[in-house]
Amino acid sequence: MGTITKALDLLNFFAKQKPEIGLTEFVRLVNRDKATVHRHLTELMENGFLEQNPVTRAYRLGPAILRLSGVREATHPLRSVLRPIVEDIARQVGELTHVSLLQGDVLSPALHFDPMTHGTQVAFDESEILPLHATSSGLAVLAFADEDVTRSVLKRPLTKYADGTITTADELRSVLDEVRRTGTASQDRTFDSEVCSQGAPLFGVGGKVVGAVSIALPAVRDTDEKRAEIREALRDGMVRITQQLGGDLPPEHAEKWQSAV
Amino acid sequence: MGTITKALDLLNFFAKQKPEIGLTEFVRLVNRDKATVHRHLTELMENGFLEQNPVTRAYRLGPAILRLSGVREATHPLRSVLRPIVEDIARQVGELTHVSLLQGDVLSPALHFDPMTHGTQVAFDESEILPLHATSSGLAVLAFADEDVTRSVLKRPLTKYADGTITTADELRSVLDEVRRTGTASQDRTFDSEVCSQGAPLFGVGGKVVGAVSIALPAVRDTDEKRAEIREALRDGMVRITQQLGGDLPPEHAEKWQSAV
DNA sequence: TTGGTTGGGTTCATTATTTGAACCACTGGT
DNA sequence: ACCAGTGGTTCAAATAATGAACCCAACCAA
Repeated sequence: MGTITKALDLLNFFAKQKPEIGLTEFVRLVNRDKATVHRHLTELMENGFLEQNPVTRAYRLGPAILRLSGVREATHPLRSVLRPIVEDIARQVGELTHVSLLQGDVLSPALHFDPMTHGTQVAFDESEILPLHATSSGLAVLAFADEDVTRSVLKRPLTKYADGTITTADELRSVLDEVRRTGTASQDRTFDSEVCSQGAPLFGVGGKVVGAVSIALPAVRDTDEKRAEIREALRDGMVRITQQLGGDLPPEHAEKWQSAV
Repeated sequence: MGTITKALDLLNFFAKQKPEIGLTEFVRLVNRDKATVHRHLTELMENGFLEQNPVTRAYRLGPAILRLSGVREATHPLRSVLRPIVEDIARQVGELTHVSLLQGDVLSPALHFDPMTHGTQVAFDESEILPLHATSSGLAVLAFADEDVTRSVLKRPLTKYADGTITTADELRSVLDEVRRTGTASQDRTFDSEVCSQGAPLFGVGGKVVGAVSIALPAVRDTDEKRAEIREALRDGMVRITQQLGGDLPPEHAEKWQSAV
């Protein structure tokens, strides 16, 4: 692990619930020497990626992020292209819908929308990094990802997040086969003990997976009819979003899924 | 310059006009060895800060940025707090208004709004990093910044961007004195040969400058009346934004500016 | 075909940078 | 006065970054 990765990795610990992190807490989180962590933090700060709460001296994300996201959106407007589609899907099925992008061997949320049509909602943290093996988005991506992504996921132990989490390589492989057949992944309390979700892969140019669209709902609302309805919506969304991204469905699967719809 | 800074520095070359940059171009831009640059690029890519155009192999900003800006906005909603104020000011004077934040010895744009009430507009690139000595925002910040910021600006030569650019330390110092007296900085073709602007500092807790709000307009529209009107609007905006940021005007100047308004 | 150019990417000995144990300074609690 | 908890710093030792030279592919013109 290079120095750059070690430093950038620090940024991944920030989330909605954890907007500020102090030096000592960081040291505990990453299990590295205090001096090292401190130097990395100050260097990130000098570059505007972090700033320091002047009173608590804790660190939080800095203004450089704002500028970069401005550039990225201005030149490669993913969010604004995705938003109408995601909102449309979410309203159609009445449940929280979100898009995440593959980033190494992990998923990074890009956009979510909750139509708020029910009394209970799934608490989606748009800032949390999602593991590939324990989320429907992740399974959808993994099923179509390069072999080396699967390998790097299996290299580390499959962390158990909830009762349903897949924890063995064999189990994972059979689930992925199923996903490849149907084109959508479903998940029953594998990440959160009260949430079910289904996901479908999104493809870029040349049919490479770039991420996933997925719909999550409280387990109590996950009936068979609803499930089928969601699968329909996802198949549709997968095609629309992939088109918008300028991507192609992998030809070896495309017709099969078409007919299934 | 540490490895982390060298890598993060690469990200600063992306702008609206330059959304994708290839390896060789990067090497030219930063004047470092190809192998080094390549390693930095791949490490940034592995962390999702860059992604590679699969066909041209050029690099562009990656999805990690999206997630981080999501967290930053969710936990520290600067943009959404700023937006109504900035839009209000912009509509009031009918000219492009923007807020930038101090980041090291340079300004990073955070938000801008153009009311589009005239036939000609200032082309504001929200992705371009602004120098402190050649912009009204920069002068406003510099006038109230710590001594070491001024020192680090003077350490490097004062790059000439247009006819009006301040290029000597003495000239700069006298301008900064003037800014401290009036509370606003004005600029006549110092950054772009057709643009005039005025700026006012923004303060955080303890009266430390955190950035500036500024209004830019084509030089042809820069009459004396307009100028006075803009100064009024900026004084007002400075106070409102500083309050919203939970900051304090530096007491040694506050009353002077109050009376001037 | 050949040779030249420009692009991306890689190798490995040399070198310089990162690292971490121990240290200091401050704050709040007892 | 002491301890435990912060954040932050130092300097010799070890590790990781560096860069000259290299390879490969695509493109172009003779």
